[in-house]
Amino acid sequence: MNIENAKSQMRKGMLEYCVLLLLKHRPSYASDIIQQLKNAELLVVEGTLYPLLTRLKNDGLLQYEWQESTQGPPRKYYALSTEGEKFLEGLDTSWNELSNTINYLKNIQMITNDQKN
Amino acid sequence: MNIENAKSQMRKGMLEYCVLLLLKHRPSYASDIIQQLKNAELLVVEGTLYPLLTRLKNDGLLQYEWQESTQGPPRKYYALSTEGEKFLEGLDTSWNELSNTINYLKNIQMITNDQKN
DNA sequence: CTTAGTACTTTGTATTGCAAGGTACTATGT
DNA sequence: ACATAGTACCTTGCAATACAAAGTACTAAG
Repeated sequence: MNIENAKSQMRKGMLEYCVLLLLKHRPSYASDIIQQLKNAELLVVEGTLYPLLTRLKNDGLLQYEWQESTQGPPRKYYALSTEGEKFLEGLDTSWNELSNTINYLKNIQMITNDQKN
Repeated sequence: MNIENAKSQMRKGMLEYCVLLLLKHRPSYASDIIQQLKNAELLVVEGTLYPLLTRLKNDGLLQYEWQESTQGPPRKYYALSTEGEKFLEGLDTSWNELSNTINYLKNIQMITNDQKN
C-alpha cells in the first residue's frame, strides 16, 4: 500500500463524474477530454477513458457523432443524452452527500455515543 | 448502470480514508466503526470492512489489541500507528486536491482553450 | 442444552483503473 | 511511391476492492 495507490482508489468512481461534468459543459472527443482533465490536474490515460466512454454510451448516458478533423483522423465527439443529464444530477447529489460526510468526519472531536456498549 | 452502483463506486477508496479518520479520533472495533459510519450516513457492511482493516494492519498503518467485553465475545480494538498517522496526512492532501478538482469542474463555464485544434 | 445476540472471518463475484500493445487515418519529406 | 511522425481510436490482461453470503466462535438467558 502506498499513497499513489490510495489516490488512485480515491479517483475510482469520481472519474465517471468528472467526465460527465466536462461533457455537460462541452461535447468533446477522448483525447480532448484527457487534456482537459490534465488541465484540472486529474491524470487519466487512454486505457481508462475509452472503456469508460463506451460503458457510458452503452448505458444510454452519452451519444456521439463522428466529426472530420483538419489535422488527422476523424474524432468521436461525445455529448450527454437526456438520460445522461438526469444521471449527472443524481451524481451531483451523491457527491454532495459524500463530501458532507467526509467533512463531518474530519471535524468531529467527539461522536455522540448513542450506541450501547 | 444505476445510480446505486455509481454511488458505490464513488465510495471506493474513500472508505479507507473515512475509517482512518474515525480511528484517529478514537480507537474502535469493527462493529463500532460500522455503526459510526452509519451515523455519518455512510453504509458499510462487514464483508467490506473486515478485509479493509486487515489490509491496513498488514500495511503497518493500524495496530490492534484485544479487549474483553461485558456483553459478548472479545473485541479487536484498532488504532492508528505512527505510520498510519503520516499516511492519513497524505490522504488529507489527496482529498483536498480531488475535492478542489471536482469543484473546479462543477463551476467551469468555459475551460481556457489552450490546446491546439 | 438450545436460542439469541454479538463479533470476527472467509469465499466468490463484479466492477473498474491502468499498463501495454495494436489499428488506422492524415500530412510531410524524400 | 514510400517511409516517418502525429493523432486518434480500440483491446487485452492484470490488480485492487466493494459487497453478498455463508461460516465460526464466544457469552448470556431461558
